[in-house]
Amino acid sequence: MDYKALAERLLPGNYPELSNFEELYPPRDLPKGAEVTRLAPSPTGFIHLGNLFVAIANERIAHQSGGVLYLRIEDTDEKRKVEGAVEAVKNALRYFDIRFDEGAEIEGENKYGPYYQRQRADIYRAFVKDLIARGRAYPCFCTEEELAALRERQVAEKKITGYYGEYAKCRNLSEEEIYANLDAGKPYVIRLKSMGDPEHKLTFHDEIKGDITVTENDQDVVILKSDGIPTYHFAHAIDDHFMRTTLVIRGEEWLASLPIHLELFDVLGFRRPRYGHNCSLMKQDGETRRKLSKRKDPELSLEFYRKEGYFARAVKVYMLTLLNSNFEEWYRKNPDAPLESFRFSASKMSKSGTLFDLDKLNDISADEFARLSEEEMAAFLKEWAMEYGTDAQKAYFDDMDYMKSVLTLCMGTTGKKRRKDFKTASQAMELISYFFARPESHESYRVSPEDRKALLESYLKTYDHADDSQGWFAKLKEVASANGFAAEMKAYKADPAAYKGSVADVAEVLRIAVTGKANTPDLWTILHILGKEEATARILAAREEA
RNA sequence: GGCCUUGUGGUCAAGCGGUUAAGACGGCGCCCUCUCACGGCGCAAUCCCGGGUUCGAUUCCCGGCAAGGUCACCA
Repeated sequence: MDYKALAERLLPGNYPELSNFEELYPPRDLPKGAEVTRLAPSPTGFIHLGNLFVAIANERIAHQSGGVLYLRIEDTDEKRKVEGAVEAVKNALRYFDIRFDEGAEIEGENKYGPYYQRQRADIYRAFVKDLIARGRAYPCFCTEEELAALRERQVAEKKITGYYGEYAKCRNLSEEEIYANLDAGKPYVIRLKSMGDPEHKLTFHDEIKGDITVTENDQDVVILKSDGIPTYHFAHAIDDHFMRTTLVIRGEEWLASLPIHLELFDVLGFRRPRYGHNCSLMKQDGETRRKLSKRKDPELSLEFYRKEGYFARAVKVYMLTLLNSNFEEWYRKNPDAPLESFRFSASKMSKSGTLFDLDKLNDISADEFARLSEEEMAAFLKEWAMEYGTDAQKAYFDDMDYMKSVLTLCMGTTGKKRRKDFKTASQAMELISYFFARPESHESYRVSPEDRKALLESYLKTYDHADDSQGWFAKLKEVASANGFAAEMKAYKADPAAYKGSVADVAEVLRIAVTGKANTPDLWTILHILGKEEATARILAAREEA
């Protein structure tokens, strides 16, 4: 068969010499050991935690080695495209401090572009044409129905499914048959003529999983779809070669198609990159666990975390603790070192699927917030409120001095004793809401309405806003005694039956009256932040209700 | 079903032939205490199972089992 003529018929016209591409995209001039990694999302615009997980690994590996992280858009599937997706991806990642050195919509030199696969069609076709001319790829005219039927037959016969060996009907078409199909205008795809033998097993070194055994590929996979656009597999080989990727960190779901990729690199005469297949982030789903999915877990989208007001650094720290098991210990020892100074290592990445744990994230968030100054906390909350908060919440920031005094109380003293109530911006805003408006509802009291009324009345009689914290509390004890409540906790615990309750109950009545909540930071300080008038008004209102 | 990967407490995990099997989150209890939060101190684990190898196996080998991934003109 005259493969050259066939290639010319299939892909007519002049394509650049293949060696031109090598010159156009020469090996990068980078220091020894520098890694070139990439993120290659399809432009659906939706990113979730799992994507961020891989993104952080790629980012760390590139940047700590003095290498390059670039963004490539895998838009070979027309059906999946979403407007504005690239911007959305970039924004979401920027929030989590993932910076690209080059790539789609990234300012800079970008000499290894274009970074949209659709714009690279000619490069792919030039190589496909060469493959055909060398007899290593061929047109396939099988219809969807034929393929489905083949598959059914293979399943019924318990054979491995797919287009390979004796089942690869179009692989052995005669020259006449091919041209007849072409003349008839039949649509076709281009498939790789695989030379692999699945009986051949080889061990392959994966940067994350270590040595794994893979078999050679024997599937005649589609490399060029009927619309003339390459499939992922083919584009991966071409792009990662010419963009000079050194290390491909990608999801574990790609492991199964690794043999295809290896054969592709070989047949194209490219040196293969190193690979690291990252375990996916899992989610508990009833009895079982499964990897995060765009479809089923919209609540795990990055946008969700921004709306909730998660602190980007906390999410990043959490991801790093999952990514490298020695990170947590390092961070404990080096709390003030920049995260970038942690030596990230692909080989330390977990080999098995990791369950996403919101409790752990929340714990880390609380720690991260506790490290902030009141000013920084206020700034973070304000930024969040301006974008996601209600109008009422936006107004919290009209008086920044007031906000600061609220945060000073709610965050506690600096250092080891710092309070850790805040997990997210939205939750923090809710926690401090009573400083900005009268509580809409009150949590339930342990004390009866009659006693509450009596307690509040005698409190009001003795209340002096000028009292200091200790003086104020001493009076609270007097109020307790006067109403049959124990002034001292020890006395109460020793003989609970002798009292209606304790100072704790008295304090609770006051606390709920003023804040609506049973649990708050120091009450005396709250009273003073609110001011005499407001505090008294709330107590009066509570007495009326009782 | 075939193939690949993984299997240490509820979760994330250290551990690499001899350990009382780290640590963190969560849970529970106690202390501190006007509540909460913080902080402190405790408690909870037949290392998936069965065979080997070995004086000795969580660690090595084999066989099961279980979980996950994947088998597209989707990435």
